[in-house]
Amino acid sequence: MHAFDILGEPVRRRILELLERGERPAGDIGAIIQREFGISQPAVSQHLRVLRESGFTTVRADGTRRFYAVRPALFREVTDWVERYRVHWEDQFDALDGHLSAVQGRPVRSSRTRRRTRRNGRS
Amino acid sequence: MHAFDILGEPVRRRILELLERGERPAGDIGAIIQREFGISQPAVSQHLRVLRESGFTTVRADGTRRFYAVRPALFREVTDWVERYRVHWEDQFDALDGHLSAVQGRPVRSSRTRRRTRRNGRS
DNA sequence: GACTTATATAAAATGGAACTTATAATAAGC
DNA sequence: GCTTATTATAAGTTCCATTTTATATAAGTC
Repeated sequence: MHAFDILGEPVRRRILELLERGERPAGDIGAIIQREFGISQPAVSQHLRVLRESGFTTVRADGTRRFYAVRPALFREVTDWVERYRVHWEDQFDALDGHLSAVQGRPVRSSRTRRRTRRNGRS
Repeated sequence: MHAFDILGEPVRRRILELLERGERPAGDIGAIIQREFGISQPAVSQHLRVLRESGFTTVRADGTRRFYAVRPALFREVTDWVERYRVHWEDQFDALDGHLSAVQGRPVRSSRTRRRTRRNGRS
């Protein structure tokens, strides 16, 4: 599975967000995801499996608990791909911005538009 | 559709790669994609539609030709998301690298591993 | 105006990921 | 040892994006 296929899934992206600050037991993740997306425990467990098997996360066992944590390595594939375009297209974007501000006299991209579209469940 | 859903598709990623150097007519794109992925012309055309309607590309008509070009704006959503993690996790990664090189006496991450897994067609 | 080229749209088929229900596995608590 | 808690796996179903086949549109060519 390509890295993008892993991230091209709202639930999995959310799980990775939850792990941003550090490791968490599967139960914690499950509770949050189930509440937010309205899916069952096995469903979450299966997403965790995908993340685990694809190498996006590691797992540490402690008793019956499984602590999941992000493994940054695989993100390289994504960041590299994106970075290639960012550098390339940023120029065009800035050029367009410059053009617009020159024409309209407004400031150059003071704040970026961050849109976080969270769809509920199924894609 | 979230930006990641657009990029979470090998054909569409490839199309965007083909547009990296500048605009191209739908036919050119179609020929290459059909050869590489073994899918039909309408299939390609529908991917182009997704890219068009999601705002990832623009189209310019010239006769019967349709010239597609990348529109960088939407990439912000992806780069922002990724960037957040990159900055955060790069530290951990570098720390690990530093540790390893300290232990083994090898240079610190001289070249990044770029793996480009291209699967053929269906996921 | 018939013919070809270039591209898109419609409708139906298909394939597979993601979900559910049910159950197993494993450890901890009593 | 039985029960409870935590998590994973199995099997079956559903859903929807992707694909195909078929056709439409629209512009060049002769």
